[in-house]
Amino acid sequence: MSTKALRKEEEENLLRRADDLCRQNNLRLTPIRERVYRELVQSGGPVGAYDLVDRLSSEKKRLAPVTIYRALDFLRDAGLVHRLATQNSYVISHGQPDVNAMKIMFVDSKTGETIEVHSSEVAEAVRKAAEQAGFRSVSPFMEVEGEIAR
Amino acid sequence: MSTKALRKEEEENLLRRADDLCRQNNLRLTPIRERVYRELVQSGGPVGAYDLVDRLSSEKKRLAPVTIYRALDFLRDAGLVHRLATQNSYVISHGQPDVNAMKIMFVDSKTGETIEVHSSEVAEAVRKAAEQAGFRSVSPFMEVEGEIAR
DNA sequence: TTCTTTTTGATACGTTACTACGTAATATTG
DNA sequence: CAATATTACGTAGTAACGTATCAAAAAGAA
Repeated sequence: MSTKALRKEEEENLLRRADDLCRQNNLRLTPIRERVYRELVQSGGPVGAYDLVDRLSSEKKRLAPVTIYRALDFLRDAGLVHRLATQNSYVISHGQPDVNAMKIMFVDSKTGETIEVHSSEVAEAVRKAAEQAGFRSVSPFMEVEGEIAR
Repeated sequence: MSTKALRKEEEENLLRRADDLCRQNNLRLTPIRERVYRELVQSGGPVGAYDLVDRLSSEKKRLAPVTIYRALDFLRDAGLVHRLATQNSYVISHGQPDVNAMKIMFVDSKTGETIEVHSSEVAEAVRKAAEQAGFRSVSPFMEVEGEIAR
C-alpha cells in the first residue's frame, strides 16, 4: 500500500473522529470549519492563518482572514487544533483524550516541524511545580522549542 | 522597610547582575538596552514591545519600534529577558543560571500575570519525552497557561 | 411560519514585527 | 595616532497577524 493511500486513510480517520466529536458535543462542523480542519490534516504540519486564507480561496472567491480565524477558534475550542504561539501557526491535535497527559508540541526552531508527544510524567511534574507556585488548572498543552535529531 | 524600598533594592540587584553578565561575556549593555531592561524590571511583569515604545519615548523624542525590538533581541540573546509568545510580550528572566532546570513561565490566561519557576524534575521529564520523540537540545524555557490560585 | 440564535460575508482597522538603508559610535589594527 | 572594521542606532516603509463592526444568510426552536 502506498504512503499516499495510508495518508488518505489516516486523513479520513481524523475527519471521522472530528465529526463524531462534534456530534457528541452538539457542535457544528460546518463546511468552512471542516475545510480548514481538512487542510491542516493534509498539510501534515503547522500552517499560518494567512496561508489557510490563500489555500482555501479560489479565483472567484477570496475568504476573509476573519473567516479563517473564526474557524480556527472553533476548532481550538473543540480541542481539534492547537495554536503554536511561537510560530503564529496552527496544527491538528492528535489527542486521544488522555486527560491526564501533557500534550507537548516539540517545535523545530529551524524548520517549524512539530512532533506531538503525550506525557503523564511531564504533566505530573508541571502540576507539582504549578502547585508550589500557586497555580491552578493548568493547560494540557505546551510547546517546547528544539531541533529534530536527524 | 517598605515594599517600595525592597523593590528598589531588588531592582538594583537585577541591574547589577545584568551588568556583570554582560561584562563577563563581552556584551555591551548600552543605554537603550539598559533602559529597556530597567523598564521591564520596574513593571514587574510582561510588557508588550509597543508599550515599551510608549514608555521609553518622551515628548520630544519618540523611539522607533525597531529600536525596542533590537534591544529586546539583545536582551533575549543574553538570557536576561524571555519572550512570552502566548502574550506577545516580554518579561525579565529571574534565572539563576541553574543550567539543568527548566524555566517555566506560568501565565495567567486572564490577567497575563506570570510566575517563573525553575524545575529540574520538569526538565528531566521533558528531556526524556524529547529523546523518545527524536528531539534534541531542547530550549530551557517554556510557558504554561493557567490561572493564579487566589 | 415566525422568532431567535448561530454562522458567514464584507470592509475596515489596530497591533505586532520586520526590512532596507544610511549614519554614528565604538572597537581593533597597523 | 589614523585607518579600518565592527557594532549600534535612526528613519522610513512595509509585511504579517489579528480584531471590530455591521449586515446578510442559514439553522434551530417555538
